[in-house]
Amino acid sequence: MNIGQASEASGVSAKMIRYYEEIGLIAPPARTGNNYRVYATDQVHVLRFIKRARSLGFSLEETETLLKLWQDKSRTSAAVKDVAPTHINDLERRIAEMQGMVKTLKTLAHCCGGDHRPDCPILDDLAGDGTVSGENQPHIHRA
Amino acid sequence: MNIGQASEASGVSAKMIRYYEEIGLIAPPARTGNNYRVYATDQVHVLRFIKRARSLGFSLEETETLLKLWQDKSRTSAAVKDVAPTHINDLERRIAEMQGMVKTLKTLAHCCGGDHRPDCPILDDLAGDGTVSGENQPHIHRA
DNA sequence: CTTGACCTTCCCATGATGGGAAGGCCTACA
DNA sequence: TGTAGGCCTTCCCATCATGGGAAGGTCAAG
Repeated sequence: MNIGQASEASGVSAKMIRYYEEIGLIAPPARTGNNYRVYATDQVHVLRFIKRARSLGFSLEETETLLKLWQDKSRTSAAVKDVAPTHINDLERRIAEMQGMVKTLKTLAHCCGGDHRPDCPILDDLAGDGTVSGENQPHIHRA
Repeated sequence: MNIGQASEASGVSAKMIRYYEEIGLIAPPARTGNNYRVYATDQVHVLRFIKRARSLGFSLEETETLLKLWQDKSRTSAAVKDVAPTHINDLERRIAEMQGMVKTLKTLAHCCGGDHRPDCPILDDLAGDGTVSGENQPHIHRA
């Protein structure tokens, strides 16, 4: 199976497959005489595993941990379970941050008349000291 | 006021102030004879405006729009109000995505015994076809 | 034999931010 | 006057995950 077919079968772009190989996330595959990468079904499973972990919001680093645990036959499920809460906490923190932003924005948009007066509470708030209701803590990682 | 003081007063790092200048988000300030940037109070207000917009999750591009509206004396508040809902929708979509991830992870972590058996529903789910309850749509921007 | 669809490597871009080097300037203190 | 240190300047590099695209090799169908 060439990289294009592996990409098709796994849903991971060829570009990303090569990148994952480059950073050592996946093993370098065999090559044909013409230097083409050849993938077996096993490798496609690995790629799908990676894709799914990414879709659940795990970083590539976290994904690598999960992948090793998956491939380590002597793994314990406890070790895996430890990874989830950390990630859940991280997600919930970011969700709360964003909900704060939404609340502030809704408040401001609601107050903003939407007419042609040049006074706008949204801009006034952005310019001001930031004590409008619905305030959220900064410390954004630009979610 | 030097860049360090402007940074202190606005909460924007000197590095970022220079960057904002470089990309044209803020105007190049005056320079002293020794080539130091000099900022007036007005510029600090602009920096604080930017900082607050960023803390509400607006991208620099969106922030530029808001900034122009703020500085445009003939602006209408309607024009500003139009910017908020788009951003709110975007935020809410990302929140929903992340909540889906959390739900899936919680379900999986709950099922996972946490003992020493090598069977773990989290890994099994990651490896599988992804039809576990709490499923969310991919299309992640790695929130 | 040509055409087009693959594959290869290599470089560059994104967005927002930080790190750090190399060098200039200024102030305080001995 | 010398020096130490704390600012400032520009310039380059790194992050994270991904995509774009160029230049060139290979292969299969017509």
